[in-house]
Amino acid sequence: MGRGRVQLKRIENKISRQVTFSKRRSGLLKKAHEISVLCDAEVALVVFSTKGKLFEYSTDSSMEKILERYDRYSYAEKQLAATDTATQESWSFEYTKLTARVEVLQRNIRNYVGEELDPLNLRDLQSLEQQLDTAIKRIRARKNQLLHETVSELHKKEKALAEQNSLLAKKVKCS
Amino acid sequence: MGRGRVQLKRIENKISRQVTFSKRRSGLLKKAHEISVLCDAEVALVVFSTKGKLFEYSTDSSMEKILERYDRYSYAEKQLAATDTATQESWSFEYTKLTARVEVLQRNIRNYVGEELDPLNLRDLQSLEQQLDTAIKRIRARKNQLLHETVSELHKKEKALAEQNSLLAKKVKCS
DNA sequence: AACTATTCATAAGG
DNA sequence: TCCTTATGAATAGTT
Repeated sequence: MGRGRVQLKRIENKISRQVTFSKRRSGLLKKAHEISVLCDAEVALVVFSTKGKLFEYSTDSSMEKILERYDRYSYAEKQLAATDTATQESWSFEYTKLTARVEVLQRNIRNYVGEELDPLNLRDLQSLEQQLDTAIKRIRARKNQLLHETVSELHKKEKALAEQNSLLAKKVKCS
Repeated sequence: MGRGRVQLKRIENKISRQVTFSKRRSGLLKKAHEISVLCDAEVALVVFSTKGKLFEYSTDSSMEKILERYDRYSYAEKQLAATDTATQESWSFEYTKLTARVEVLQRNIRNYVGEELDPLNLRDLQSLEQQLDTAIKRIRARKNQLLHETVSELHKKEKALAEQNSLLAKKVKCS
């Protein structure tokens, strides 16, 4: 099938072999499925690529039955250990990065509250001081703003209450 | 393939089903063999007819070996999946915690440099101001200390150099 | 990963 | 089951 006839022998070109494997593998699995459906047959198909990757097809659970008598050891553990460490490595890398970040942030904060200043040089201290100076100015401004808001709100309330008062006083007089 | 398209469902006519089974079975075995030779793959194929008759194909490394290999592989995968999800869960939990921590620290820092003050109430602002006030005092103290140290060091160096100078001057006179 | 020319598999019929 | 044949599928080689 395809352009030119195929010799039934190992394809030497690695790439071609890989491509052909991929194509034929899907064809094979498809046909295995088809015969099982069309003809009501039980099919178990196992394919290992050259590299050792597994592909499989099976109807129902017949595969299990056939395989149950074989030992479940050795190799499994190796595979397990290998892949497990691989995935964990990437995780622990991310984790370590985050941990480092946390440490940096904590150190910054300690500096911002005036602790652990000894390792800093004059230049660092200067910039830190300036930063905190700005911060304090902003904080004071915000405080003032808040205070003013509170005060004017109280004034409003006072006024409202006073008006209510005079209203009530009038009513009392009239009654 | 053949005259007319084929529906992927059980062939109800028993004879047709049998005929089709026979034809497709040989086709499947052939293809299994081809992929194993062409692509250097290990293949194990087991087919049971409706009546329970067995047909099989396997690469020369023998059915047993291949199935054994399969067994190891799938076992490993299962184990892997199990432990992987377990460890990943605890990992991702830790990761999430750390991420939250980073956010908190960053928010703190922004407050320390006078940003995002709006959500804070008067009490918070007051304490923040106090903290920064203390921090600035410490920073200035440290700055002064550093300056004094630098100055006294320079004085020492100056003195040392002056002494050396006079010593040299004497030597020049004597010679 | 698509495309296409070609070979192959096989459904239907005998 | 085997042969034949028309036709749809699979796929080798190419881009």
